Amino acid sequence: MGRARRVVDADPENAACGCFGENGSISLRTMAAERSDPKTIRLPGRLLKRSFFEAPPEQVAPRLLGKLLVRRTPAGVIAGRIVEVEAYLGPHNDPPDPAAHSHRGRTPRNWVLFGPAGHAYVYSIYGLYYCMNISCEEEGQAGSVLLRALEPVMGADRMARNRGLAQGAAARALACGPGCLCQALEITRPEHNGLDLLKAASPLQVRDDGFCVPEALVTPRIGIRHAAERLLRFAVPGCNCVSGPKPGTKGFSGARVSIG
DNA sequence: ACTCGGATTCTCT
DNA sequence: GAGAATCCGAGTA
Repeated sequence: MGRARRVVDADPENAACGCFGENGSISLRTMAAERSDPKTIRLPGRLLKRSFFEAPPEQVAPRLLGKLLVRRTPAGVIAGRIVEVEAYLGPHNDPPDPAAHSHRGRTPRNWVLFGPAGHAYVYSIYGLYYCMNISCEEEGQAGSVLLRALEPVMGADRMARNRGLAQGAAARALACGPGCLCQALEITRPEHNGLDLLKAASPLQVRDDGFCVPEALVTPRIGIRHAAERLLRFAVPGCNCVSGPKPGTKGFSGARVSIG
């Protein structure tokens, strides 16, 4: 992969608006804090407010692009910038969303989706991987956003190790896809399902460092059977850490929209 | 109790 | 592009 990656300052005051280099990379510079004591470490940016997530998932999803998913562990911090998401609509919507885990109502598996906004819904898939959603809307309404891909920001070496890849593996191989993302950040259902992502003490947080993504690529969702035609997948245009078909290639359908 | 299939990923052709 | 790996929740009986 190219080495001329664009560097963006982590400080919200100095954060630039989202522009992507030729290789589609938006990596932050690796911070010295990455290797410090996790108890005294300063995490990048600030926690998002609950109100950010108290909205319909099709609105939250595009706004989530460019935000940071931060994983604190005793061994250090792993973080990535969210570059691809999908919205899943709660059963109160008309028309309903048959692809959503919540579409048949509350169950022992999906109860987090019906709880307050800003919490992690982690489920296992194919007996092999985990996928992570963030709950949206007010308590009782089950909209959510699936995190599909991150661009590595901190702890890329650790992410590579978690993924069984060599040190220095391509950035796009680390967290490109919902299963890969959880593997890279050591996110599991037993440990993280139901966690509040908006608490400073949480091992899993969503933060905003001021990085702004002005436009999103809107496409059909990937890998689902029902309601596959609905345009509820959102990605950062030009970012090569995004999964799925690329614009201009066979199999791509979608459009650019500005994020409000 | 039993069956079915999945918001995936990797490997091989 | 196809097929395998592999578990558990959900639906049906």
